[in-house]
Amino acid sequence: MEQQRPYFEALTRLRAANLRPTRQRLALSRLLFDNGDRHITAEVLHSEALASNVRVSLATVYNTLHQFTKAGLLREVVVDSGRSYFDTNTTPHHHFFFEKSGRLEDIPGLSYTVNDLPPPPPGTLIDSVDVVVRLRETGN
Amino acid sequence: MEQQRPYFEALTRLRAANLRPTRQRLALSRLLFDNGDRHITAEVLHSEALASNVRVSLATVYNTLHQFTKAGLLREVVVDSGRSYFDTNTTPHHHFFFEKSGRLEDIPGLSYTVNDLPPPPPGTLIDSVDVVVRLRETGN
DNA sequence: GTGTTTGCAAAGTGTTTGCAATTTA
DNA sequence: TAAATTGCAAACACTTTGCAAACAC
Repeated sequence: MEQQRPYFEALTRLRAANLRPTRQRLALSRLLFDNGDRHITAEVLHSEALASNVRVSLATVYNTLHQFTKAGLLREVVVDSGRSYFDTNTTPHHHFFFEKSGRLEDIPGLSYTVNDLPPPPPGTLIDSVDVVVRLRETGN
Repeated sequence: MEQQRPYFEALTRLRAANLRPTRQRLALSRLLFDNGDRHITAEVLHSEALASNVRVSLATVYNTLHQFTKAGLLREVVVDSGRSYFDTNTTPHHHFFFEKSGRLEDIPGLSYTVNDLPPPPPGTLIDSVDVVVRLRETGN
């Protein structure tokens, strides 16, 4: 029989975010959150949905990713002009970006602070400090 | 009479990069490098060129920015999925990004290192460590 | 039933490309 | 004059939008 816990978790997540638990949102929620930390683009999530027989349009995938981001369930990571990545890990952390393959992953461990950061300019507040380590894949 | 030094500097820069000093490249080079550090998008540079009566197509602006980047005269900074920024300061440094206005500027001072960065995964080399401090403009 | 959500197709944005005409060396 | 560069217009990739039909409560 099918696992029930993940379904209820997805349901709870959506209710907490004040989003109606539609078939599409439940399915996308499970694809995103049932399997640990993920870094995913809209196109890839859409493909995964279709591959698991979830009928959902690309427009809905985009809408859902933005709704989840606004609700604090996802964090958008900018590493590539032209594509948006969404990260299921919303706690502060940094990223490795594999330039050739376009893969994005968390930097493990506590590699975390930036030294000597000056105060933000007057009239501004820091929204986030984004650290991306760009990697060249040498294949050896 | 017109300043001659900047013209010769632009000429030298292009020759050093093995790029023919065409009217367009000379003009764009001067717009980019004659006035200190700049962070600029293709569209903005194109507008500036037209505003100073330099006839150049947007396609050529894109080509030129990429050629300059490949030659090491510019550095591309990714802060916005959807637009590319080019930085005339190619030395390692970090950025403030003003999210509302889309302005990008260097973080002054020596605010430079990231603590405890782990080694890159096997089969990869670090290309760059990009630090972007995203700012919300509060207006007070 | 009422308001929300979805899917489609069209439109939008920033960028790249193919190729003939122009320019540089 | 041979090779590099330019400009145009079309093509592109990704994302957003408008609106009628479908769905959740």
